[in-house]
Amino acid sequence: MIKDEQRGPVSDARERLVIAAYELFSHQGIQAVGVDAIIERSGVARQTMYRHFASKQDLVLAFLERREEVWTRKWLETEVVRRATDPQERLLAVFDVFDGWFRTSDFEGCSFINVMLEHPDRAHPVHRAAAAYLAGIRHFLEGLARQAGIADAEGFARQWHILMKGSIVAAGEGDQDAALRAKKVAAGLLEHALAPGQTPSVRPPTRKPRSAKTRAAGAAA
Amino acid sequence: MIKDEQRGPVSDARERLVIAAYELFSHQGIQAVGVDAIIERSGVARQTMYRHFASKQDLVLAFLERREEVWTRKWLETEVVRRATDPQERLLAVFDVFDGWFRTSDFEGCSFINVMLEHPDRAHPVHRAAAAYLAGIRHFLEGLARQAGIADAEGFARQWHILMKGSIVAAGEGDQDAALRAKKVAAGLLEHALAPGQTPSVRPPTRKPRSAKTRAAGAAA
DNA sequence: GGCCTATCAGACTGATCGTTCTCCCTCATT
DNA sequence: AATGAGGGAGAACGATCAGTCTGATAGGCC
Repeated sequence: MIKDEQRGPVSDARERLVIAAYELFSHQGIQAVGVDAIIERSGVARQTMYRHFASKQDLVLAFLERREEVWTRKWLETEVVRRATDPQERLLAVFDVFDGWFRTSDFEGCSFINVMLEHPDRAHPVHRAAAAYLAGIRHFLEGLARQAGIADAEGFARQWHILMKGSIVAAGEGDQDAALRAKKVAAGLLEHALAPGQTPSVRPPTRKPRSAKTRAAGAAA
Repeated sequence: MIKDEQRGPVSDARERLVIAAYELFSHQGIQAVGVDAIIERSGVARQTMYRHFASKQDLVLAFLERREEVWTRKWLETEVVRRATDPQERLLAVFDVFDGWFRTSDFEGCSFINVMLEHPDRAHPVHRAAAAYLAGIRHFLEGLARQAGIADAEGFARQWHILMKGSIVAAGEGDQDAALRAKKVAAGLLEHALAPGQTPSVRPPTRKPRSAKTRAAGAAA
């Protein structure tokens, strides 16, 4: 019965389970969704589910993995890369993509944030997985920052990610313009990170620190 | 028995219930805490709890109310006001207060964010209450922004709040330096909002140079 | 004293939780 | 024809959930 699709050796039942889990978990959270709801929506037998996933937690981990494939890779990163070619513009495009997302009627928020906050215990496998997928998003940002010639790419990516996460929470509150607000802040941050100006920890990538004047002049703040 | 009704101790049992709910809900979330746990920790009889709170949801609403009293008012706002007198410095002091918070061993995150994301339904009373308390924090920021002479105080407060919420989520991921990272971005935002520079919508109307020199020298670190 | 009210202690409800178990059906391979 | 694996349907497990009901105790007030 496992005729499956060409190279995806996934059984039909398993795929239906993951799809059902995705739709339910992403919109309602983990604790609010029982296995009965997943079984009903997937149309799969109870025992079949436990043949593919040893526990509900295993299904949650599979959901997070799918979320990264679908949301992070196939949607966010693909859309950002498609909208611009310049790394700086790609960084800013993140908030344009978010803007459309925030205005969808069934806005579900970031599952990695939701699930991570739902499992506060830092040692919990689900918390660790969600945090790891968030770090994956950060690494994408870090790559763009490095391409843009930003010196402290990691620190910059963490700041950029803070703006992204903050805007997502604001959107959850109901502020549909949260992405535009965050984008304005981000634009200032980007400009500041690329300019040889005020903060001494940030400097232009391929420039000799020869002109100490300009740095000293802007450092006083 | 209820001699109170004027000021403090409403009821000893009720107070113990709210305290127990505060400690459990703030660290573990709503769904993860059953009424049995609250009853056990408070040392109150089951029926006594249902005499003071008609349902668990009522207890959750009481918890959120207490959270605003204790966390927002008595801690965050008080600490911010205590650390600086200049409105600009007070805005930045938010992140200094957060910095200490993020480094506590039992960091519990923002209950308003946690609870709001745990109840995605925007019509749910608990979601609405949590969002309302978040708006309360924003109004505090808006007041400071207005005192600082920022033209679009509301938009500025929303941007500031995005940075705060983003840093809280980052701290939940384990980044203990999240407050410092957000503060740097915030400093740039504040500078930009006060300067008559690029954005024409921003202007410094009623600037109050209350010995800003001596303070600005030691504050920006 | 009697009355009222708050509290305590604990059994109990019906529903739901995640999980296990049993039985039957289908179908490709032997 | 026999085999075995994958799946479907559903009962049943023990635990926990939020919430109800009963009965006893204690103290303030008339």
